[in-house]
Amino acid sequence: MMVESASETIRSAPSSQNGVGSLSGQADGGSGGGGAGAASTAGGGSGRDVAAGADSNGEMSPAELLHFQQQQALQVARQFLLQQASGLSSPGNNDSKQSASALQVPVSVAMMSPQMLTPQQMQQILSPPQLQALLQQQQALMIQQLQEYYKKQQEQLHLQLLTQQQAGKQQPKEALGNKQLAFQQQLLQMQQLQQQHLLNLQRQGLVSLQPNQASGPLQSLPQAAVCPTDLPQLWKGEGAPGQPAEESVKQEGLDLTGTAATATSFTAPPKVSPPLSHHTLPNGQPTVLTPRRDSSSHEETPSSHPLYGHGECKWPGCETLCEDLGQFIKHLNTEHALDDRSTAQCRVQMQVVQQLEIQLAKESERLQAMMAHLHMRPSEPKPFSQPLNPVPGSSSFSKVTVSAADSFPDGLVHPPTSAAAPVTPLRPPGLGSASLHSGGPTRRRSSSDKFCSPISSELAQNHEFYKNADVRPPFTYASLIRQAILETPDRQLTLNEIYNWFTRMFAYFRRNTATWKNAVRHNLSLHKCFVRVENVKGAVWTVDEREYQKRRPPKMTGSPTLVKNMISGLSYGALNASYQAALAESSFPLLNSPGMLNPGSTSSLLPLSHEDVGAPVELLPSNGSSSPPRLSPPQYSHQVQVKEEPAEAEEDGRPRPPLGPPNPSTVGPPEDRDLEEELPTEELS
DNA sequence: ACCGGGGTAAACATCT
DNA sequence: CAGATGTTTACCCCGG
Repeated sequence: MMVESASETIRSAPSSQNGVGSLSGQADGGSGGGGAGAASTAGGGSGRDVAAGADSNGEMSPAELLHFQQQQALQVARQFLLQQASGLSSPGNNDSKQSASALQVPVSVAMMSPQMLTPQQMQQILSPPQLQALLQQQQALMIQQLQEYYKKQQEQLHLQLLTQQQAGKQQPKEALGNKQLAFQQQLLQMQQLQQQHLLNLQRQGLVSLQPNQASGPLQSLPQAAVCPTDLPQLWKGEGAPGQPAEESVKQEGLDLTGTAATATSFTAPPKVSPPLSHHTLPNGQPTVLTPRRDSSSHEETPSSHPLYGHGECKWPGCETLCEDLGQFIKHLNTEHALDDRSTAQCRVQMQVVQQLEIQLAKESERLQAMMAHLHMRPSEPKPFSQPLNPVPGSSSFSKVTVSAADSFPDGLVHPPTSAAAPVTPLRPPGLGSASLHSGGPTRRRSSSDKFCSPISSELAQNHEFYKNADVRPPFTYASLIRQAILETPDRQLTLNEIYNWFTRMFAYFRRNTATWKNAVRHNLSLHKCFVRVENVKGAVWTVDEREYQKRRPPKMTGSPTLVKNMISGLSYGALNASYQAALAESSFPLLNSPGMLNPGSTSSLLPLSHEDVGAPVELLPSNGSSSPPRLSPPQYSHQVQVKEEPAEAEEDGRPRPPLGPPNPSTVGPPEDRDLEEELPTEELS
């Protein structure tokens, strides 16, 4: 106890580094700083750790490498998104946001995690005109950012391509040809993607893109709302004092446009701005006029090379220090030559881009929905109650969207399709549909912890994403553990198996093992919902659904308003999930993803989502009073014993105590009944 | 300001 | 004895 004082410092550090689940938590970004090391290796923060790991290993399997790259890329991406938020919200930075200043916080908040701000709250905070402005701002920003990002990615790819071409001279031509081709295809793909996205936006009325303005759709955007100066902020993180740089813009002469004639537009000078790696620089160029520049601005290096900055190689996962550009080039040619690895890395990068793009689309969609809900937007009352379920993968998603729309009292509907429709096709099968939805659920992260997160559904949807991205899942340890346990046929796992599940399902948990394992154990012991059962082969952990349910409600039960908010706002994801599950249970394309396939998982997943969602909702009516959550027995016992073998059967439901351990859950058979009954129906249907 | 939930750290006890 | 597994306590942070 007292000892604490000493460890205090240590403790504080980790907390920041954890970047924890909620977006808000991560916002602090690199902070970890000093103490980062405290807990364990890797900090959550910078890619440093990752890189370090890679370096030290010298030889890693391709898979690992890929993983590293991906992690890094994702981190970067994440940072990018976060920066958006911080940039917007940071009071210090903006100046030019005329009246906007007041809006900034809300904007960022809304963008990053809508759940943090319920529609009601928004309404309270903002006046209609403000909302309007907000909307515009956001749209403009999103678009700009999206484009910027695209551009960067293109540059990067292009650059790599060029570099490799160079290097390639020394290599066999045949191989080279193919690879280049692959690269080009990637480029093209990306361009198409962005084009598509722009089209979507356009369709949504977000962008008034004119054919000719290709060079700068950005300009055509509602710039009014957004000042050029905003951009720099977006890109610069904490901001260091400006750096000169950016002159070199376009030096490379990459002409993405050339290749991408079709696409969009980014004629613009390809400036240099590689991956938005760690906090970038800030160059405070107030004068900057074009968004583009801004982006470039954040990359300081004068001599610049998109992949070179801060004296180090910016190739994903590399970070090798290079004295000067020359050395860097050399390094680039040697270390990042055209080979499978590089190609794979590029691919990863592509995915990152896609993810971001999706995320962006989702956010904008959500915004629209929010606006629509608030009547802020005249929105086209297109009756789109008709579920479009063309694509298997998207079907579930579309349903979600639809239901969301439906849920809006006013009946206003937003163009949900925007994101979903167009993007979907592009996505890679496996990852695609799944991550696609990520947008929805993902956002919910912060809230998901609080309210019952439809973890199963979200997990199902983003399974691939979490599996490969070093992103902390937005679920609590308890919910994850439960998920892990419920996913198994017999609903029980040993500690070690739980660990394995974590590492298998989440890239994030492949690091800092000591930390999260401790957390897992801590949670297992702490929560009554986890019951330890002695087994032949040792002890296994099971979940007591009743107990689990008990602990969630509290939050919801609280105030009616809260609940309401949830429904209107949150329902977006949560409720939808339930609808989705209910409606499309049978078809859960998402489950196709490799990882989730086991029979058990499927069964549990559906139910779970129900439950997660269901619990809260139901509570509303049932227990108006706040306190005892337990009063309201969650009807959905999702997990329900999916057919377990009688022998051990006890799992969750009632008969849990197989081997003798006392089952705390003795609570009541009657309840169990409910649970059971519900389940079967669902499943069977 | 208070409270509760979640995360992390760490000490300690047991078991293997 | 070391390491894995459990339990418990303390503290921090965040949001209501």
